[in-house]
Amino acid sequence: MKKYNPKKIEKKWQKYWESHKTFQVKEDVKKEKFYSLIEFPYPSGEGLHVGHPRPFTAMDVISRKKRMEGKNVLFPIGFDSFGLPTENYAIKTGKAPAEVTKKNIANFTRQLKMLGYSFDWSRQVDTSNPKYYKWTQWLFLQFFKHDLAYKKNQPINWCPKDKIGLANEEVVNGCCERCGTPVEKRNKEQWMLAITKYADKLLAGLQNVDYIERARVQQENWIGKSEGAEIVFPLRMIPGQSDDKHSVTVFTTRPDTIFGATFVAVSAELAKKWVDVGWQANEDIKKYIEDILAHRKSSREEEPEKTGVEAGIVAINPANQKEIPVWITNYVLGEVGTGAIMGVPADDDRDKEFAEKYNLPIIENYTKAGFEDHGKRVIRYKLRDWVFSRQRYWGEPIPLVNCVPCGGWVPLPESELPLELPKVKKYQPTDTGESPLAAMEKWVNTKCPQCGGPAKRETDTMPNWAGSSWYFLRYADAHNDKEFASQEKLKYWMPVDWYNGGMEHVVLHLLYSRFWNIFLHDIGLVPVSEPYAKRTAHGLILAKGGEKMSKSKGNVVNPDEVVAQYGADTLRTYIMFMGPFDQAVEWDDNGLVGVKRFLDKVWNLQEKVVPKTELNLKLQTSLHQTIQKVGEDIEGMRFNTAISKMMELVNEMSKEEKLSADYYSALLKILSPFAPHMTEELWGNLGNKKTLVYQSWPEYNPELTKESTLTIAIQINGKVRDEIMIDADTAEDEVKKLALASEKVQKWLEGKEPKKVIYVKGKLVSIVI
RNA sequence: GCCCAGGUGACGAAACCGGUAAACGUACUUGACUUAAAAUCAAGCGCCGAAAGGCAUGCGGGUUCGAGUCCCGCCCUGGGCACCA
Repeated sequence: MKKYNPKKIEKKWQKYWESHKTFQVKEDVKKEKFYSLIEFPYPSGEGLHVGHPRPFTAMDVISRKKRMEGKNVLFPIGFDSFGLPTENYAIKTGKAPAEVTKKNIANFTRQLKMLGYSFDWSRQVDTSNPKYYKWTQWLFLQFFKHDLAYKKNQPINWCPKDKIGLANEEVVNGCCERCGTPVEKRNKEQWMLAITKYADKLLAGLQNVDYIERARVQQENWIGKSEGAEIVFPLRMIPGQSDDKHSVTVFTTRPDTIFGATFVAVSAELAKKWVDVGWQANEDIKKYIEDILAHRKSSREEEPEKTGVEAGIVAINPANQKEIPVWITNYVLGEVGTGAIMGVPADDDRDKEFAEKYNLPIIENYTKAGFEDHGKRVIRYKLRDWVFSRQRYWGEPIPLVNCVPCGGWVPLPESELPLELPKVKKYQPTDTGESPLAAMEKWVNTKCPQCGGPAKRETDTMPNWAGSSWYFLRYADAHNDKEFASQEKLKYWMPVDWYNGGMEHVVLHLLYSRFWNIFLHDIGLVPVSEPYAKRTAHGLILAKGGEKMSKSKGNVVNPDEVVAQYGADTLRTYIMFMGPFDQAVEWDDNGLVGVKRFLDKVWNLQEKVVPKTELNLKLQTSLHQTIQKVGEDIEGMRFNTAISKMMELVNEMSKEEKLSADYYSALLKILSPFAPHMTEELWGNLGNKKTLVYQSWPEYNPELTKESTLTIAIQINGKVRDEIMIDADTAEDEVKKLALASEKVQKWLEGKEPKKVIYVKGKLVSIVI
């Protein structure tokens, strides 16, 4: 027998699968489809690190099992290749991003093939390829034509380091999500996608899909629906003078507390508006307003102490006509709700803190009101429209031109798509906030496709979220140059049956791509409303010491090295064995050893294989238990326990002199999703001519998973004192009798009668003294 | 502050409905094989104790014949949201 040599075997089978097109799928209405999806990687210059294979291997295991269960499995791969790191690299080195991307994709492809993933490579997509982004542009124009894309001058989040505008979703604690630099507010014209118009659909759709709860909750929080009332408080701008012109509208989720309101608090932003339309505030108040507004812009890290000034305005509580003062405060925010609240110190901690500081009255006991009487019921969302333009080079050009005679923005006709990125000399973005494309006069100045007159191109590009917002649709029909994907193929493959990805993409990518899909469904271009039937998430693989792996810390484990030393099958199986799939785990080189030993044992077992052995009842039970557990555990993503059960089985098999070929075959089948190369080789060694990939998944017999002899523990007052062996079908009375007869039990009883004897079937006897 | 995970040997972890806590793997100890090492195989491996036995799943209570698992009150770690009215 040859020694297990992963290097040779793995290359051999990778070639076999490629030349036999083993994993290429075609639409086949006679077969039930299964669409499994991973988040396609960004092809960075560093290549794969050992964290990537966790989700990839998991979905590969699932895909391989589904194939063996007879499903027509689509398991595609592609590259999300637009993005800042490549552009920054281009700025540093002067190399064209398209060339760098090509090189990086080649390296990623090599590494992914090295790991033996069962991707259908024929459907590979690349978001920075004009053949792909032609359709990203085309889809953007659908938003534009349905008035869901609009340009707006507004303060945006500006990262001074990356020199780029950010979507709200990309700002974390007031800092750039990517580089951690505090963001500034800048006024800029930006393309926006009106995702807020889909807030209710995005929220409602979550009820019809099977998402891991953390993901669902995070999406719900982000959409942030709150139901409440808008209540109008009439104002007297000058106390004592009647005034029927002025009022302030407050938003509250607790309109029932209106009788407890002792003041009205307004934001500095709203107060500023009042000043702008002629409110005669004194200088101190004006200065206070300016101070708050200036301070808001700069720091956001800590919650400042609550401050306020009395405005000298009286508000009238519409519920009881009581006069209460109006305060201008820093703890009410202009962009939230109506920018004004009613202060109810008895029911709101923040109002209470404020009232105590400024000695405002607190009404402890008051009648809770009915809400219909005092306000208009409204529903608010935290969700804001999506800032969809970036002032950078390496992204999809926005296919619009500005034509003054035609009255503004004119879309390019489909025949002019793709609007390709021109080659530029300098990739450096500018401090003025314009993309490098703006400097290319030849490209910028063009003809209006509508009137033929001179017009200017949009020079901003799309955010890196654009391409990933619909890639799962393209996989259904990756090479179609007439449509983004044919209806027929979308109907066959959609929705994605199982999508696994990182928690970090749950608010951004998942929300955006659901938005695109729901919109496309609404206009009749996609057959299903929700793109993903099921969404799971993996935990991170951390470096030793619990830190994230990063190039700068020098703690990145490269899969190339692991594969060179142990082979891909060992790496795959170890990554699945490390710990619970949804939790973070620390990488440990030592752990690879145990898995390698396990695979060696499986390899060595082939020596013991004979066509048929006598029935070995114990081994039969173990085999059926293992088949059951591995199948169930894969479905539940409990890969670690699936593997440990197979280890137990293999340990048992290793103790036998001879091993029946059908037992060994069953083992190879259930192990094959984890260690596909080695099991293919062993399967061939058994004399089989066809690939293991499409062999049927073994079935277990529930009757045969039951043990014939059981060990029963005997507890006395809750403590285990003895155990007895019984036949599985022993009657309850008999078991109790046997238990009481035990020598140790007799000793503990000291001749007394037990108060109570409880038998838990197949587990234990509990005796109470 | 609110929401969601989680806390178990030296380490990664199991224990699915309340039923023998620590399966599986690593590390370690001893032995076999070997001139030797590696590899492999065998035995051991929570803590205290000579043993009988006692103590053990972050801490303190409770329910139960029986609690890692359920209930009450805390502490710690990770993630999300956050003056959101």
